[in-house]
Amino acid sequence: MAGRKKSEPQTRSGRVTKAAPDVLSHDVLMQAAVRVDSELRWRSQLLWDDRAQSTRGPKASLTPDEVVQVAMQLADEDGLSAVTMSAVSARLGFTTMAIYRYFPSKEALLDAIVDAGMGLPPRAPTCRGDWRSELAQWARAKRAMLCARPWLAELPFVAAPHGPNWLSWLEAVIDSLAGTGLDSADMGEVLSILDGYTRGASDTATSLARARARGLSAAQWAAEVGADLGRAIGDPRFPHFAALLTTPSTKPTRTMDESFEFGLARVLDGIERYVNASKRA
Amino acid sequence: MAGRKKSEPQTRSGRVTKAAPDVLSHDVLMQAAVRVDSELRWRSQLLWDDRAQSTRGPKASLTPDEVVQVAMQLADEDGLSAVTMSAVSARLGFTTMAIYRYFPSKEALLDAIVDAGMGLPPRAPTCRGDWRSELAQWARAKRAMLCARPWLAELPFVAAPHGPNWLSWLEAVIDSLAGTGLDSADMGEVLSILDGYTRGASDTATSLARARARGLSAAQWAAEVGADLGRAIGDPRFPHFAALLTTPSTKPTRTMDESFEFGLARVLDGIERYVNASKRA
DNA sequence: CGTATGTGTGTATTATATACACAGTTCAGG
DNA sequence: CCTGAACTGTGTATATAATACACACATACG
Repeated sequence: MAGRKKSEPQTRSGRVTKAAPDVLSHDVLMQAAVRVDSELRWRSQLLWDDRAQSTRGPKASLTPDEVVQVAMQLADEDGLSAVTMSAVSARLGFTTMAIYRYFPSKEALLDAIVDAGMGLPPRAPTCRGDWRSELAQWARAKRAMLCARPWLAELPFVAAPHGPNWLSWLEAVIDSLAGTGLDSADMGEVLSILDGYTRGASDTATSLARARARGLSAAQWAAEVGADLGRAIGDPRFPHFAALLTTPSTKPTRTMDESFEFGLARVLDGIERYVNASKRA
Repeated sequence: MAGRKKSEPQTRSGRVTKAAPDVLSHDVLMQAAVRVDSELRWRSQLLWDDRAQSTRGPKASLTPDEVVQVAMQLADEDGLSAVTMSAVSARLGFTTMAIYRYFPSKEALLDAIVDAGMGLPPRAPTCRGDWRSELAQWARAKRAMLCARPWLAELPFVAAPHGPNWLSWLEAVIDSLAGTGLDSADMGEVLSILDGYTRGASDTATSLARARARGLSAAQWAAEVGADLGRAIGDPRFPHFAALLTTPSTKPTRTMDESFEFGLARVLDGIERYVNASKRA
């Protein structure tokens, strides 16, 4: 996040990087996944290695995990912006620089708390249901997780390095997806639809949490968002939107949870239709 | 983004803020929209006011818009992190503090470039199609916009203050949505499904852009993401995921654009089913 | 004309990340 | 047992931002 932009597109390993197109197919991605594993060490290394420390020197007073726990605690309490190297170290009773013995940079620490924050998906119950209800449960669980840790969505890193917990969530959907009998490529697509919907649908909660981190109450947040939307009313540029705001619904109001369920049902409907069509083919 | 957390939940206007539940219904939100408009001045004010400046003093050398343009230019070139108050002012040929005459804080400036960056949705063609193809076009346009300006998704502010351009995008969908004959509440839901999918589906592009900003080529990015995913292979915790990665698809590979279309079709299928059911009822 | 109202500048402060050198620790091996 | 390599936490220094504040100057209204 800090300053480390433009290091000239240098090719690691000397090979010439042929200008790849900006839009890559999933296929290219997956091949890279299979192939590149042995290249240099990346930032995400930390997430996977149980760095077997040599038995030399003084034993460390902390473990990476303790650091992560404290950092997460700070994020939970006061939002992502409360996670500073000095805040973390202070709470641990060490100097700022001590943290750097465990994580080479703040970014690496953030990567770690992202993965830790996601936790593991709820255990697949021994009794398996149909794929549809399993996917629905997964989506609910993921939403619950995101709502509980809204700072997860706060960082742009969400799409970056994937740790074991992250993969566990993927593993869980794919497991359920097996019941659909879809082709592997299609599974990938379905996964991204469902995950996309789930994350998108958690945005409101995230927005609220962000406002909360700014010191606003829920009511104030509603007022703020409302004020923005409210400007549409009377503005000739937004007739339909204004109408939407002012027209009372004929139906009973949905809670946010109900809204999520509604959308989820639509999304799954769409998927189901494709699954059925595939089976027939 | 900087430090302005915990200002004790003070009630503005003196009224007591009754502890509202964290989960608000869309309805509550909309009522707030209608009501609160006349409260105090918010950050988003800037996005709406053509602050009629008093004719006193020296005339300003710049306009807020010029500042926004330059800031956006910087973001386009080198990512969001390149947008610093000093970079913006330098490019304009002024001192850092000069910017503060136009925007009270960096945050306000970012709000402004978000709205500016979104631009207006493509004009609705005079000839209207069916709602489904109109929604699809909207989604494509939005995705194109997000891919062109990946830094938009980089900031947590994306869900925050909504300016005129933002509302214009909403207006456009809702206009198309009219063709469905849905209830206003349902329209809101459908909107959020579609928008959620679109934004989620643009994430990969965003991720790439972010890596690019870090100085990575597309190939390096694929390698990095690939390396993360590749760890699943052979790891006993992720059997299904590993299988997904290694199993070649029986179908011709989809490009990312095709993937988007595929997902979009599923989502619209789900919506369509509901629309049809509603009509029948 | 003079003063309230604005404008851009310069300088100082604060928060953060992080580089670097150091002093103390501990164990492996002679 | 002793020595030094490998490692630990600390202290200090630097760089980058954001932004508060006071100032010198500009301008048009009264």
